[in-house]
Amino acid sequence: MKRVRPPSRPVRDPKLRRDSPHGTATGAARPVTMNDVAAAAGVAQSTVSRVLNDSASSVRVSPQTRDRVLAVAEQLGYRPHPIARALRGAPTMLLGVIVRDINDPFFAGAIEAVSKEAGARGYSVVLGHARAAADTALALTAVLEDRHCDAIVLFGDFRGERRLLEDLRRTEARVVGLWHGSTRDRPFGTVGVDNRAGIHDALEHLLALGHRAIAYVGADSLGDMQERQSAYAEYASTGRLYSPPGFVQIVANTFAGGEDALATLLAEHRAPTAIVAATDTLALGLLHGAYERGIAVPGALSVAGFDDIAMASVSVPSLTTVRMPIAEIVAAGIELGVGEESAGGEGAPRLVFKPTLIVRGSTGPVDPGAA
Amino acid sequence: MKRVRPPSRPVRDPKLRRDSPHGTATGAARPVTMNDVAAAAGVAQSTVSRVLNDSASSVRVSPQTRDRVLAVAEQLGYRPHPIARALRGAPTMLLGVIVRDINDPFFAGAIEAVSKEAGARGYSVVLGHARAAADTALALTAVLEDRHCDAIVLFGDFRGERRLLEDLRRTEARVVGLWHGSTRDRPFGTVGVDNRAGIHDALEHLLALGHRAIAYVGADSLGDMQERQSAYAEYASTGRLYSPPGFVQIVANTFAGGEDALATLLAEHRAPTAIVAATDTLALGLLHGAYERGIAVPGALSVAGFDDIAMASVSVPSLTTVRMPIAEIVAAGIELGVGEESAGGEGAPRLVFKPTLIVRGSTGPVDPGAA
DNA sequence: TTGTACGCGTTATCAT
DNA sequence: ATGATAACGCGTACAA
Repeated sequence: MKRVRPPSRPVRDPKLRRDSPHGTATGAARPVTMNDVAAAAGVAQSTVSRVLNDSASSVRVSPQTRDRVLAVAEQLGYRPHPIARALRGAPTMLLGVIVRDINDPFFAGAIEAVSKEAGARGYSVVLGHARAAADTALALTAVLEDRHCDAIVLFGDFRGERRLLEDLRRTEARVVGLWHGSTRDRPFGTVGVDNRAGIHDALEHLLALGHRAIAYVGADSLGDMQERQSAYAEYASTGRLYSPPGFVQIVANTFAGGEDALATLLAEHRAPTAIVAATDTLALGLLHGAYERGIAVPGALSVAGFDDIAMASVSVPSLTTVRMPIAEIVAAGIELGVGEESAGGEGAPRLVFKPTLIVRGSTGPVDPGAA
Repeated sequence: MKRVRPPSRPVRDPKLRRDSPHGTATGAARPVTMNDVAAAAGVAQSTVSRVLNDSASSVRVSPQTRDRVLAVAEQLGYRPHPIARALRGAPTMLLGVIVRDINDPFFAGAIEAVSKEAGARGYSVVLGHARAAADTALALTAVLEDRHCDAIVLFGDFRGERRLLEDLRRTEARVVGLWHGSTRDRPFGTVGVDNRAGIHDALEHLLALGHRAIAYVGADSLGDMQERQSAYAEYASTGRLYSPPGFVQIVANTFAGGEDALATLLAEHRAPTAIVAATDTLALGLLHGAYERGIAVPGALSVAGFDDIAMASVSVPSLTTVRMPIAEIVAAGIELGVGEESAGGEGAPRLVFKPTLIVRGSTGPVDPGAA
């Protein structure tokens, strides 16, 4: 094997830097590197690195040079370069978040929660938007550059996730799925909510108020939506509900979708006296539709939602809904993603949190006059 | 100067990589580098680089090796490493977004817009949350690692921005301010909305409906809020409005803030027949408060908002409000941040977009019975 | 105690 | 047409 010969002469970079850093530099100058600090302090760059990363490691650097380096670094305004550190294998402190539908008010709240929790851990959030329209083949890199991120959190499951899951499997980042339902076929850890319990709570509440003709309005989606729908279907099959086929309306998870569903339900031979919506977005659409049609809520129609988005407490009337411990769910997800204990060994964890029914003004006793 | 001697013996990295990449690798293996491709293709790594970056440059590579390298890269599943590229000076394709208050529903919509527009340009969005509580000294690095980002967009102006602006001045990333009002003291380009025109449109609308006792509910914030408030104050000073001092309520920009303001206004000697709110968030709080008190809207009280958030069209009643061209504003901001033409030379640009009044159900003629 | 050298994965500039 | 090599900024094993 031929040995590589050393350079016959010192090769100097021909393109000079525009500005040599000077202490009182104002304006945008070339960023100060460890080399600059080393040169100014009269030490080697490695010494600067040692001083600046003295975190409880060896105190094997003399106090004098130590102080000098620190002073120079301070004066020059040195800041470590995260890109260079990342290239060396350090964490980027970037948490990728892929949101199914960023239009969804619920996910807006979840983004807020993840931003706060990530910030508390020193992480920034990189937002990737998997628009629902991309139901064909959703490439990960089209959504998010995964190699920037230490971990990736999925908010909701996706229509075209076949391709996405494939790509995700190849990524180095740890992957966590939030609000992916209770499906066990995920190759990564998930954190979710007990959808069945939430729907049961809402239905029991309405039953206790005297309702029997209770309809369900859901969205055509995966995981959570299907679980909520089947939870309703279970109840309907017990006979405690009056629930003809038309009482299950599947629409787009938007305000307009809720209004559409209401229109259809009102056309039923016998209209429901109460509606359980799979999301607050749908429920708010129902409330608006009822208002437009002059239907009193909760006088003539009771409406219950799911999610307890911020708007639920201030709608007219305020919305009875199922609250999830969003902050806890998000915190658990982030812990799975960037926490200390690796999820090695045992299968991917499945965390399920319990929801709570929040009774507000949109549900009330069945109207005797309408019976 | 003493010449650096070449290493007397080839120094090999003692820590072996856990896995040598093989073509059909499944699971998470070591990422494939250009070196791997080069070795597998029997060429130099620099050749691989040339082939993979052939973008309209020199076709000085033979078609045969070219095809071979491409085939090997494809087979090995090579993907360029963005961190390494960034270290070489390539753009990170990361757009930093610092949001004043992520709880604000308006900014939730703006984040949606920026995510879409950034995605269309191939950029991902890094979210930094400048919680409003940090009114002391807000360090940039505590919010966002700016050296990851090619540009930084500020959503709204901040309480403790003194420190932040200082840090921002030192960053290499281009900085753009969105919704910073029309203040001319920003050291960076800004894109905003004509707040005065918006308030004037709303007030003219209410005046045309016969209202004269029109109150203003705003938030204690900077730029935009102050402009909206002073636009109202101008109108009040003309005498066309009945506007005693108590008719200007400054509260927190939350639903609860709106409810508080309503309570105060109702305690006035002569209550207003209409209210202009500085944000839809406040307006929705007003609507809810009115509902709770049994005040008919718009029968006994008209309410107009500002922003046209998604909820505005589905509230009860739907909200008359001032719509901003959010998508255009965000697009202009991103263009300023990562667009081709540098903003060099002339002073930082100040773009101001015109808003549009959207008349919905929350405003109506003044109630003759209440006069 | 401190300095030298290497490599992380690229791109660009030399050489051949 | 292609290989060798120097950075980019940092952390670290090794030598002095």
